[in-house]
Amino acid sequence: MNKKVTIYDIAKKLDITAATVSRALNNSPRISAKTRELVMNTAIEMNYKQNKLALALKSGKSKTIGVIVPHVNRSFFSYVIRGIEEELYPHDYQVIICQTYNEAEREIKNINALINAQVDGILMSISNISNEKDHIIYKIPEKNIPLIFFDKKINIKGTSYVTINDFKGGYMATEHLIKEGCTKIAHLYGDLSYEIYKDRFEGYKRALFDYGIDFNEKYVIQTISSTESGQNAVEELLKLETLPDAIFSSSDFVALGAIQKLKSKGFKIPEDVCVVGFSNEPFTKFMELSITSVDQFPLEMGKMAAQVFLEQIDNGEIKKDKKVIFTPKLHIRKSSSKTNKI
Amino acid sequence: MNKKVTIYDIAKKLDITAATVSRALNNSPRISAKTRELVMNTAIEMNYKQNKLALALKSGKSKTIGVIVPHVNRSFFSYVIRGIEEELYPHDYQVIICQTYNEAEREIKNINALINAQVDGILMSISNISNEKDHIIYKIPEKNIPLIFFDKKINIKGTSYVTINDFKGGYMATEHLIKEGCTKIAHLYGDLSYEIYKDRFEGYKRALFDYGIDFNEKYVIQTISSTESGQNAVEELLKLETLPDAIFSSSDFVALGAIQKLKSKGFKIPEDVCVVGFSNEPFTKFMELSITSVDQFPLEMGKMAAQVFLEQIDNGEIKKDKKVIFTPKLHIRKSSSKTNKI
DNA sequence: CTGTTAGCGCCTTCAT
DNA sequence: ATGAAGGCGCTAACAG
Repeated sequence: MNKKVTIYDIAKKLDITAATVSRALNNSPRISAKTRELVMNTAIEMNYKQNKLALALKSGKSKTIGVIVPHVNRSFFSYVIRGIEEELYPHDYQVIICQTYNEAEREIKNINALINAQVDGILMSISNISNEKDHIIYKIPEKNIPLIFFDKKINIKGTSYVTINDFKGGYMATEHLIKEGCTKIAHLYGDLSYEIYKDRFEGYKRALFDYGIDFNEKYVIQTISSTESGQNAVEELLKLETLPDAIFSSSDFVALGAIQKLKSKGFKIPEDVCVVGFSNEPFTKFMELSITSVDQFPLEMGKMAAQVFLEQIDNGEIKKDKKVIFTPKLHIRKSSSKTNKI
Repeated sequence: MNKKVTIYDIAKKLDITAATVSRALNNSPRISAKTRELVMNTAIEMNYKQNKLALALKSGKSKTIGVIVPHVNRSFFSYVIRGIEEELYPHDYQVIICQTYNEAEREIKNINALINAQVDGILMSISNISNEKDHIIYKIPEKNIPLIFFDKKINIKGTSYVTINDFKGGYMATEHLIKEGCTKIAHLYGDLSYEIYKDRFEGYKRALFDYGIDFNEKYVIQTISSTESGQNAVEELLKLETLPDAIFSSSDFVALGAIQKLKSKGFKIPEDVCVVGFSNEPFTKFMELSITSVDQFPLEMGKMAAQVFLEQIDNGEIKKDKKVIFTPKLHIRKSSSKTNKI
């Protein structure tokens, strides 16, 4: 029954006081080299571990941050998490990862759990927009806990965000399709209450406009980020009299589903239909028919989000509401390359 | 400057004592219904949140468990995590997820961080076997923290594990290839200091033996779980005089890499070479050339690991060293179906 | 350089 | 039914 070793145990053994032990362990200057060494050695010997809980309670800083994402099992999010960890690693922060599975209730529970756990900050891609103005999320900045959004965000005073320029991403994707000779370009978009999807949609429309192509309402279909949704969307498109010759999807998974369905119906890609996705998930590259996609630089996004957090922790009150916007990059692959061989 | 609300703040406002507030909040029976309601309401009103750190410090239970995996971005692990979360969700446990990225140093740091964070238990797939007998991992059971392995494990007294029968998995995969008519079956294995890879290898050998096929040393190659490694392994195999007509890989990623390389060299799959992977990663199913693979039931594995943890927390001392072994399932797909059309 | 004291927020006896 | 007091493990202020 190995009871936990505390600084009192060390103190007793050495016949000194706990404060001295604490000072020795924390490299305080006000202590003799001899005592320090003695303490250090017995600490190791007794297998002492600092109790972070006590420290956190005392200091009010838990040295822990919470990250909330829909799924960790999504390349985009896992890279963001990796970026966050990389950046926070040297600063000795612990990262608690929470998954919402896109369920509103879980998101609320996660936020509550993180607040209760006294995290020093919350970094999140929001899964569920709520209209209630007394939603728990508004309590985060009120409690003076740094809140930094990445990817899917909402605008709350006192919070920051790190995103890519989604408008530009949508524009680039669409422009590329136009340059490949496509004129009947469908767009499979996500929930437009999220700015990322709205912006991608706007970029799409703007590109059409700039190149003198009429916007066709029948060519745009709402989806959720899954292959099934992409398959269903294509089913819808196939009911039209004039079929589209290209599809720009706001999600790689939807793009994949679309491709699967198109192929199963005997369409050739990219000859009959060009397809472009969004996020640059690894599978887009590894597929036999590689998929053109827009890179969001998730690793950099995560690192930047962590940096913003660190800044805010430092500055106390000053300089909240920081906005960082990366420029996306289009990776052109087989699924949309009619003209050039890839 | 919203300071944190404590039970003392509530107490002061209501002109009662903190102990009473605590009792009210915790549904103690020794309190009047009126006071309870009063406290409850003002708690909500003042936006009180229980400080779990203080609670944890007091009780010695953090209501937090740590999960350590190589990567969260691996379908297998993310499903295990999901299973763990599902199971622990109703019990109000917080899950801290740590990634080792297969680096020994990170693994040690993670374990230390979790111990310091006073987690009530650690569930892990071990990434790095150490020979040092004073490795931090041995300190976990010594400190009486439940330690439950899943997937990659090592045998330490006082710990439990949940795995599949890897021997059987290897056997099933190999037997299937034999029944497809393959006789020159290569095996791409992982680090044999892990039992999972050793067992899969043994299963492979046993199946060969049972069907009267000689084991050929030249047909087995060590790999690490990545597509590159699979490509390299195939490069090696192609140098042989007699090429194998089938490959059983201990990893889906290696299998994928192998397939990529084989195709690029003009081989037809499954006609020229049958390929079987391990883990049943989603991509094995979604690929155009779907890959036969062995399912490890990660969701169930996670749930079971969590259950074992809960049991151990309950029982205090009794009944450690619990072993749970699932039976794997082979999903036969195109990459190995010469005889039947899939 | 080291000891003493107090307090972080909470719960839990022991009284009343 | 409620109040008072102590302690979980640690550090920081104040003494000496």
